[in-house]
Amino acid sequence: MAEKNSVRSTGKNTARERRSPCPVACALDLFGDRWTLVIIRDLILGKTRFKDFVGSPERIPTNILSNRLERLQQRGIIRQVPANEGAKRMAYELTEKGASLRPVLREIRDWGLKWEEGTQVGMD
Amino acid sequence: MAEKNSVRSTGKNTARERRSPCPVACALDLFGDRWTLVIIRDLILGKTRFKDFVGSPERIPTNILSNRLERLQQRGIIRQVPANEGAKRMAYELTEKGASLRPVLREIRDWGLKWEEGTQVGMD
DNA sequence: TCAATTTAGTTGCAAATCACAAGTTTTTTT
DNA sequence: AAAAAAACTTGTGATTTGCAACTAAATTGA
Repeated sequence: MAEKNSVRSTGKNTARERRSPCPVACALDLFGDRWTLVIIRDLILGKTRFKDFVGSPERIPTNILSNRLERLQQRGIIRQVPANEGAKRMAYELTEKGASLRPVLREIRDWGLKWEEGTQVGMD
Repeated sequence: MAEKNSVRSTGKNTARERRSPCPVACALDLFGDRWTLVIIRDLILGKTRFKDFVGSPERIPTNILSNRLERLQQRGIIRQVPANEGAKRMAYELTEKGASLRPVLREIRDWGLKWEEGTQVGMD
């Protein structure tokens, strides 16, 4: 098993196990990696299912996706709900805490659009 | 040598070697890790020297710091200038491109302050 | 119905990165 | 000139990443 008992726990993130009390450092302990905010982006764009995230143009590896979805759930950023009424498959959706990352994503998107040549929104 | 010839190049980031044309994914290829935005935060707070970054409460490892400073320089986020007039030691400062990450940092900070209990600004 | 397909993962493994400690070199201070 | 500080580099083990293959459950459709 590749992802268990890591020093960077996937769980609660209490004040005692943080690098510092800085809100930036603390936020980065949650989403400071190459994939987490890509998933949040997809959720904001309305994607809800495992296959949707896998289908995004960045081609996230499925083990990474599983790992991140679990962490995001444990940290209260997303929750699972039945995909269709009565179905057993689950969909993921943002909690209020997760949805409030929207301004962060907007600023990152705007920065990328302005400074990184050839980037563009949509079309996936 | 630990940091050379990586698949995730420290260099130019052309459209051809990107994961996707998404501005978010592209931005994360630059600062999607646990440390880069901590350094940017320090620069915004007025820190300029290697020792300043090392002295921050998160205790960044010096090899990581070297690696990130080099990447940020190559990507045009920071530049080096003489620390004092006529001195040989260099200080780091944000370029315009780097300074325009300020809104990103502000949103991350605000999100952390609102949602991550026990976080606080300043006092480092 | 029930075989085929889709979905949602898990597992194994090699390569890359991270983090810690220690050592080195250059610059500045005294 | 000697000592201290600053800015890195190197070595090493632990962790994480990314790829490919595999599995099991749910859904579809003939």
